[in-house]
Amino acid sequence: MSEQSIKLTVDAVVFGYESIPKISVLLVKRKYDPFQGSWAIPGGFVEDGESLEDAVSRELKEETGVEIGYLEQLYTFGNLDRDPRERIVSVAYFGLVRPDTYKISAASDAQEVSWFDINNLPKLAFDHREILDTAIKRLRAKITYEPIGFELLDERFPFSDLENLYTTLLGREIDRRNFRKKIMGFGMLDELDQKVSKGAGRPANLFQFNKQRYFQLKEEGIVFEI
Amino acid sequence: MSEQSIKLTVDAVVFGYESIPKISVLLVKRKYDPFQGSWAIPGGFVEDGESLEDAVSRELKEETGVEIGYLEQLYTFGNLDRDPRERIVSVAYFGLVRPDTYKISAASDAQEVSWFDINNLPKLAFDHREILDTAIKRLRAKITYEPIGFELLDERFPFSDLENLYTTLLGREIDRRNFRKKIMGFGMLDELDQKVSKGAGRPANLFQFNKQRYFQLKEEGIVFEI
DNA sequence: GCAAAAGTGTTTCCTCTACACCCATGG
DNA sequence: CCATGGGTGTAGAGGAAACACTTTTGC
Repeated sequence: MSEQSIKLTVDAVVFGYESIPKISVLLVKRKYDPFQGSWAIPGGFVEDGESLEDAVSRELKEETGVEIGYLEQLYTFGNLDRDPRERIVSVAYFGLVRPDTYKISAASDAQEVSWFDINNLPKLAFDHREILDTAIKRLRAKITYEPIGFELLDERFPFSDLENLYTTLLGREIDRRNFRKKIMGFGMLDELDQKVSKGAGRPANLFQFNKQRYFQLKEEGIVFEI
Repeated sequence: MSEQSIKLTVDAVVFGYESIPKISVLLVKRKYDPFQGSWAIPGGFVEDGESLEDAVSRELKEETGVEIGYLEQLYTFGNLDRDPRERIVSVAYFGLVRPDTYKISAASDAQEVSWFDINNLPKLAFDHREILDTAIKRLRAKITYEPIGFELLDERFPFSDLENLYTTLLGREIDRRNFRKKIMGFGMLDELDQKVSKGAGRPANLFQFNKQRYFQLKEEGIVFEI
């Protein structure tokens, strides 16, 4: 059991959604070497007295100003050569934020912060492209069996937002009627007595995800599945 | 960016299957403090110059003599108080071995090695119970959407072995005819011209998982699903 | 009144499920 | 010949997929 000199970092792949529609990811431009000036996933060293989750939240807040809504562990990357200087193992997380949390501001080790469309990414530092690809794969898979899509929408949203989100993420057309039937069939969306107009066309009713009801249904054995 | 004194370990939850039938997990009895004499998941410190996967394989070999067939990363456990002495973050893996790899032998930091039925576990050291529970959950979930069950069976096996494995893992009866229809429908099992007799009853035909064919089918978009 | 988006039911198809009897061998 | 486990087909139900027109608003 010799002395170890492996360092531990956390990184956070944070996704957002705009009804352009596009899925975007939060990146920071590195202020220091290595990869100075490159875009990278926000993250940093874990401090001795903090949990991994605390470290992720802290780094995110420090570097981007974003406070995360949904966060889960993604994968741990530990290749020998992933950092050119020294041995660094990184625990990557993946997070989702609502559009109204889009107040980003660079600070700390970051020179600049920005959202990038996941279909139009810059070259990334370290093995961050691999991390990001892993996260995208996970996101695409996960929205089909857990209702995490709502974490990307406003608290109250027109049904078409949800539909567009799924169309964008799954990369294929969805039958509007069947989709609505299926989602409403789960009984975890509350239809509100509010309408919203998007400029043109008939105003849409607003919906709200009822998380409590979802957990209740889950206990009863109902399985979310798209 | 202050100096870190977090240590990194890897742990391996290794499952086996006997046609008793039961699912068993490989545990070691600890030779040293803390938790001396307690049963624990095999694992240990990652060395500076080795990858996480290499570390797991090495530790497993050293402590139990087992060479792993299937291995995947499970989750990284980083709670502040998971080790009473110091801050240790552990990357847990989960592995499957075939019955014929059941030659276990204690060595290194282990006093003793043994297989335990997952329904009859001893008290475990550290947070290993939590790690094990996470692994069991993953195993149960994963056999329903990826053909990893074969990694627990002999290279050639009678169909009833597969059926029993699924019955045991899913904890419910399976219709024999429907199950066979579904599995054979995927076209990734080769039926051999060999029969095996289990003492009583009609001898069973042997089958073999065709991994190459599976990857081919996967590329074509066929989805394994039980 | 027209352009734009929202809302809504029915039929068809196919997959999942339920279900029971004969077969091959060992003792 | 009997006990034991292996092997097989079909019918009915239920969920998934296909499909188009009406409604409400802004301009």
